[in-house]
Amino acid sequence: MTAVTETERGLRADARRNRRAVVAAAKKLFADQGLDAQIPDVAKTAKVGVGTVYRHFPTKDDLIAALAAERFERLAERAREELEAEDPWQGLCDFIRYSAQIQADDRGLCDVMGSRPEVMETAAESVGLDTLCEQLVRRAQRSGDLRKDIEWEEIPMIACALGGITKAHGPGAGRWPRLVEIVLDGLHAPGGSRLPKPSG
Amino acid sequence: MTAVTETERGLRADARRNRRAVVAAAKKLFADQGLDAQIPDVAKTAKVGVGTVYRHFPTKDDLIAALAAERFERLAERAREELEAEDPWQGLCDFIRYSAQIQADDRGLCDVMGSRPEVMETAAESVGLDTLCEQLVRRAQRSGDLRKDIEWEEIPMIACALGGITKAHGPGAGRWPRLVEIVLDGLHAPGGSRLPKPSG
DNA sequence: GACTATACGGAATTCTGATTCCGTTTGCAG
DNA sequence: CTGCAAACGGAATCAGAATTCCGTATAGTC
Repeated sequence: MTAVTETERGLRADARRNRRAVVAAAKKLFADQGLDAQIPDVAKTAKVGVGTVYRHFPTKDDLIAALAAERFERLAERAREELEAEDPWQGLCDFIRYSAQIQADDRGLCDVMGSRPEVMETAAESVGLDTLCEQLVRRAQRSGDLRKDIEWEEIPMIACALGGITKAHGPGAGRWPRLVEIVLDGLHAPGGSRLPKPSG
Repeated sequence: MTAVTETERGLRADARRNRRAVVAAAKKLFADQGLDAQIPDVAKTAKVGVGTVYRHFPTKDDLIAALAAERFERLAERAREELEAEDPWQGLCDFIRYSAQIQADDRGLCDVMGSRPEVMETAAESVGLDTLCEQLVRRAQRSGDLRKDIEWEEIPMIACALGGITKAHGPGAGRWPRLVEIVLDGLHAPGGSRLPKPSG
């Protein structure tokens, strides 16, 4: 179990152990504090020196990208599962709900989605998320439940926007699942309003 | 025209002129680059020394808060207008569209809405935006067009989330007005799905 | 057990951007 | 005109984080 991954192959045993500790610490800190969690804190949490963090991830952005890649793999995995769902519309909804949920659980991911388009696009592309979204959309439209005037590019946008909602403070905190359902209602056929043309 | 505002009263003529130049420069730079536009750049754009910027706004946050306050005044103004609209539902929709639009035009405002809850809440409170949202919601619900299971607190959340959409990059750029309409459809009565309970 | 390539820790350095300071200039009251 | 409080400009300073460096420690091999 916990198979030795590609990048771990050939590392000395202690290096492998430390790398995992760093990743675990970074996951926790970025999830809690967002992308401006500090590397020295990651090191401290991992019970490791800063140098060790930098040996495995030459820059903070590399670390961020590595964590993002992992999240996106899970997301793509989920998309594939939902493509198998008996009800195509529910499959799409659950995919969108899931993308909101993982952001609610991870402020760092929200930050990536909201203000690091490059990181996000790289990660999304490498796992083929775009194609998966396209298929989810097509399938849900064929079944008649998803309004026809939606284009697949709008699904990732919605997913990103939902990240912003999940970090709401003040009187709105805790209401984000309601907003997700509102958006899903807006996506359900028949669309109430003619959508404006893209671009602008 | 351009009446002397409260805070300008009693300033020397050159100080008044400079303050206005600083505000104008800051507006432009923050709108273009978001909140991490730099103070020295603001000074340069305003053709003024950094010291002058700091004399009027002791910290960068003070400057940000001042600009935010102005935007929120306009927003509140707009809310008041829409409370007079013949069609309460259209009034609410236009208010939401407007809040998306001003964010699309100003990255700094998006940043405030998305990651500066304190600034936003202060600004919103001082212009009474919460009450205005409450009234817009009540009116639209009485007219039967806004679904009954929405609570007013959800309007500001939606407004914030739309800010995130407007800065979409990649294949989604330029599509934000479409997403606004989708959300509005989701808000229109009758709501398709039972919304989950708040909190969580 | 000894040897050496790998790794390690963490103080020191570097970078970036906000903020301070102070000698000089200028509006305006008398 | 003068006098001087109010403003100015912008080099210098500070602060917060990322990143480098190097002397020390240790897995893994013979």
